[in-house]
Amino acid sequence: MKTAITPTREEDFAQWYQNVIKEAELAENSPTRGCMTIMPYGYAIWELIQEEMNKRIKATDTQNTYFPAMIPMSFFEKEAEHVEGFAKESAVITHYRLKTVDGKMDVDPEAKLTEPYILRPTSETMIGEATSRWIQSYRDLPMKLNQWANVFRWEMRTRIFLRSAEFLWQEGHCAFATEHEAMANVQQMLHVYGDFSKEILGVYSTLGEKTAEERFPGARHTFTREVMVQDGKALQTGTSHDLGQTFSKSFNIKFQSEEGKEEFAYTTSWGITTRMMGDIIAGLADDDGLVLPPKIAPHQVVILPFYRGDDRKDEIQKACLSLKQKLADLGIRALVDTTDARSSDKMWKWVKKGAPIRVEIGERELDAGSLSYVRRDIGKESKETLSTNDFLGKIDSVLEAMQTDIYEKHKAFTLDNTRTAKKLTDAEKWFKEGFKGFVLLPLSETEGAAFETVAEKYKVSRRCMPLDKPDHVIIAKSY
RNA sequence: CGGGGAGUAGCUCAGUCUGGUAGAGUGCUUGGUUUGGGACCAAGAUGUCGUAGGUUCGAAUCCUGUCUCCCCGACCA
Repeated sequence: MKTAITPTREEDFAQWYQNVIKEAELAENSPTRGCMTIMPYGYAIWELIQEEMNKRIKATDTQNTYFPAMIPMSFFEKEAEHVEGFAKESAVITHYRLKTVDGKMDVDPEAKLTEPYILRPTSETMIGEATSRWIQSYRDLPMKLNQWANVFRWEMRTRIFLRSAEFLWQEGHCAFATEHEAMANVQQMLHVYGDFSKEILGVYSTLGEKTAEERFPGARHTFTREVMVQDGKALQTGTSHDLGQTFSKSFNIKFQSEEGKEEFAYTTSWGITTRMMGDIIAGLADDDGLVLPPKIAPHQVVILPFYRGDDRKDEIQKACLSLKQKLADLGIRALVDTTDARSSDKMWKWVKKGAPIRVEIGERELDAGSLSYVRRDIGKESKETLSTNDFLGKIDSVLEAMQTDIYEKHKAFTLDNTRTAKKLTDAEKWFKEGFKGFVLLPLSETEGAAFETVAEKYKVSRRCMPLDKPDHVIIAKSY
């Protein structure tokens, strides 16, 4: 069978992944090393993610802010573990002027900054400095801030959406009076991510805690949302950190308690990134391209007018536009593709772009007052012809069903490719046999040199200790 | 950042070994026939051969530097 994307997932997953992105016009590599240009269709998906996530963040009484992208280098020096974590991938701004020499641009050596700036890899330091001034009393707590921003990490090896030198994210930074409240916030936000994944992204994820070696630099506990993509590798998209008093001590985030005592606050940070686009692509797309869950589809219903010649073109287009309006009245994002292309070309275009529902209206439907529609996740077998009114009556439930079916399918895939091992030797045997997926291994089996040898040999690492199985560790390859 | 591969028309790529002045398929434009899971015919447009330098009468081709991408590692959301 011919697929819209070549090679297929089976043939070459990495190449398939890139072609899906290209064919769906989500993003492209930019001339700037390691950075991507997010194209209109890709950004529209990100905006839907943002919109819904922003709502959920605000529902936790967190306020949005904006801090500078450039961080004074000295800020990083204040937290030893943190610097070490990011030092190797920092982009540094050292000059503030260019000059032209022999027709060529170069930095002006005269214009060297006395203190260089780091392009933020994350904003704990910047926000820590500010909140140390903003927080005086226990009455100022909790202070729950968030920002939507770009961050920079000079990655050695980049992959579009999965790892790029610049990416977009949301970073929440909160301060609390007690350890208990901070921990509750960390847990709450992790579940905000988990629920979002299930309800909006249509992606099954495992929530868990990172082992010590995988923790965020400076954190006491790091919680994560791990997603299995279709080559069996793990994608970490969404983290929530308990920073304890690490940053409050480095940045002097102090408050006076009810008893009049001066105390250090407990801080947290949590974030999701444009890597979530990778969840959708690598996790849900198929050999015909993107498959979008309705809730993050820029166009939930794409209406294609089919006509022979120009005879009834206007009539058919009118019917399409009227349907679009009726869908809009129901709160459904619909698009009529009136572009002057062959119907089959338009059809494949929207298959590759993952539009959830494709509606076709041609002469047959026009005369019958009906329409035909196809679900992207099922394909042409799902094609159904029914009256426009019947369609309008059931479209909500069709989209709802599709949203959950996509999630259930991904969940089944993840569980089918997850095994539980009693002993490290079982895991080793499976990896040796070429097993691709998650192995749940008892925590005790991951301690010691034998584990490191296996991890090294099969390029697997500790992903997390699942919340519902805290005495086990998920072992897998990861991006 | 180490090892490997690649950069030639919008896209996929041939041409490079053996130097002689730019090709195919597809897409695009125009006209016509078509049209419900990837149509066909005809005509047409398209290139600083990634980039900078060097060798040469002459460079896509040889040499050097450099940038970017892909794959496998090490590092990471």
